[in-house]
Amino acid sequence: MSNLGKRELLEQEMSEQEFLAQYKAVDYPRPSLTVDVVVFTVADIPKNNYRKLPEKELRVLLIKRGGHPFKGQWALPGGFVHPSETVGDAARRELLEETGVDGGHIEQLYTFSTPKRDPRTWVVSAAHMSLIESGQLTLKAGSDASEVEWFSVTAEESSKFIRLLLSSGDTHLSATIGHEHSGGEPKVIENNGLAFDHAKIIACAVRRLRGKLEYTDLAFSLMPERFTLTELQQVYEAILQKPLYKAAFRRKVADLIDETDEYTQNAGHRPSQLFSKRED
Amino acid sequence: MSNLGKRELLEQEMSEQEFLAQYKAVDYPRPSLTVDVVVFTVADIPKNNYRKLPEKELRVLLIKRGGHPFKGQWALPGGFVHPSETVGDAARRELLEETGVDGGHIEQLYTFSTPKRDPRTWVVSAAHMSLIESGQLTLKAGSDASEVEWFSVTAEESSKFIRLLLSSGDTHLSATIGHEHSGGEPKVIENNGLAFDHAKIIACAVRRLRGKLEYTDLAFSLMPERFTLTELQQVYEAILQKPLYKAAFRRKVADLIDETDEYTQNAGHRPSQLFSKRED
DNA sequence: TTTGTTATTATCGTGGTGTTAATATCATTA
DNA sequence: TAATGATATTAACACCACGATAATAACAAA
Repeated sequence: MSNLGKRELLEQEMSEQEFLAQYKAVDYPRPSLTVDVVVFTVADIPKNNYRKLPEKELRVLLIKRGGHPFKGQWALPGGFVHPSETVGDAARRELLEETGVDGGHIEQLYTFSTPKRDPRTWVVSAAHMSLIESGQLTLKAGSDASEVEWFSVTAEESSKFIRLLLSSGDTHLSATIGHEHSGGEPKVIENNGLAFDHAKIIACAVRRLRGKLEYTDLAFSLMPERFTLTELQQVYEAILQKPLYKAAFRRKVADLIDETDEYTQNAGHRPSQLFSKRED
Repeated sequence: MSNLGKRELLEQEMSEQEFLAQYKAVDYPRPSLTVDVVVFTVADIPKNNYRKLPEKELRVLLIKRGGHPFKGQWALPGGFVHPSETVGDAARRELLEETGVDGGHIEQLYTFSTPKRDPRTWVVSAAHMSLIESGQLTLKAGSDASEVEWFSVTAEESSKFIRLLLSSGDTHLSATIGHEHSGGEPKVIENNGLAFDHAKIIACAVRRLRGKLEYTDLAFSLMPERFTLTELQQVYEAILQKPLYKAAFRRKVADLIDETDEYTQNAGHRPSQLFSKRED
């Protein structure tokens, strides 16, 4: 940095054009660059119902790894970034390729770069968060249908643990990833048995989602075109993991929504008015 | 992805140990990975004073580029990431190497990856933000003292422009970077003449700083050990670019600070009580 | 002692929020 | 037809945070 080599001396008299023409790839070591995508949705819990209405829960999409390393363990969808795309582009592409999930909100989260986070080689990953509405996803499974699964998330703040509940199809199994057992409370183990540092990434995403929920309109990425205020409130409650007061909640979201002249049908009780996200 | 090659078939029967032993570097193209650091401080404006007290302004640290590309233009401090460190480590190291600035708060901002952002080759940069107190910095200039400079920032929200005012030493020149002219209002040109996409990065940093100022204790990274409430308020006003009400401000920061039994001296008016950041 | 200047705190109105409770509207059933 | 069960919607009220202004305190200098 202090000694000027022959090349640096030459640079002094070159124009930028000339410099770029003679420039060769840098001699610094380069990492592999990947993206990992934390896909969230909020879906109804298939209740073991007495007649209670279905509440909702926050879910994250995972893929079972077919190859080494971490073979057979669950991991976030993701893959290598191409030179012709941004990391955001790569996140969208990988998501579509690996899970069939298209569109929806997607945003960059944080870049994970701990040296040994991938046992193979130097891999840096730009983590992303994606939100999609649970109604319009059909997991058309790029490789194998049984390899892609939704998991219920209940993450405690400021914890390196995430509690993941296997939520497969209609049955709602209670299990810790990689350590399934018969019913009861799930035993939480380090990383939940997730591949790489993906448990840490999910925790980061949950924190971000909770934070932005309160001062953005992020929640509407999880809603259909038309929705009731109760449904909207249930989405907030599922993410924040706490009950909210009806009246206060309605006041708070009042200027984010527009009312329609449609109502729910055949409910056995007073029908709910349908609302839509306010565009402005 | 669908065709299983010989190598993939072999993987099926290998243990993870065996796999890692035979693993060779991936065949995907790899980007160069850099960090760029937006260093903020808040310092007194050397007023052309009638007897007005010095107000404060937000400043960012820039380095004049000695080599191609963007030779002679101003740029953020930064450099290549090593395989043995995280991007955060690299940000701290480069900051110390290039500007002599040590310590202070530092956090990751956003990763910029637009394919042609560097004219040489594929370079992805993890942008960071750093906050330091203006009192304890001595820019001991890694290379050349005149190459490192503080610039006053006044960034309008949601604009791709940043207005930078050259704030050099005692004199407060009014100029747009790369397009200096004699006094008056600075003419704002695209990117302010900054290298690469660094204007965009600075805008991103200012947005983040303003946002987190209101719900974190980030401001104290810009304060000395002991400070008056007026000084603290001036820091907030300089960053948010708007006046705040005294009483309301004091109520808001009341539970972030501890009072001391010290006061300012020889002021010609009622002395101010000194406060410190509350640790808990 | 008066004046100029800044620090600190009191006060008051307003608006948002937590909380409870009343009212509305449907399907179902006696 | 009227009562019941269930959920939706909104009214009402207390309380607290905040915007905004004004009063008081403490120092140096004239």
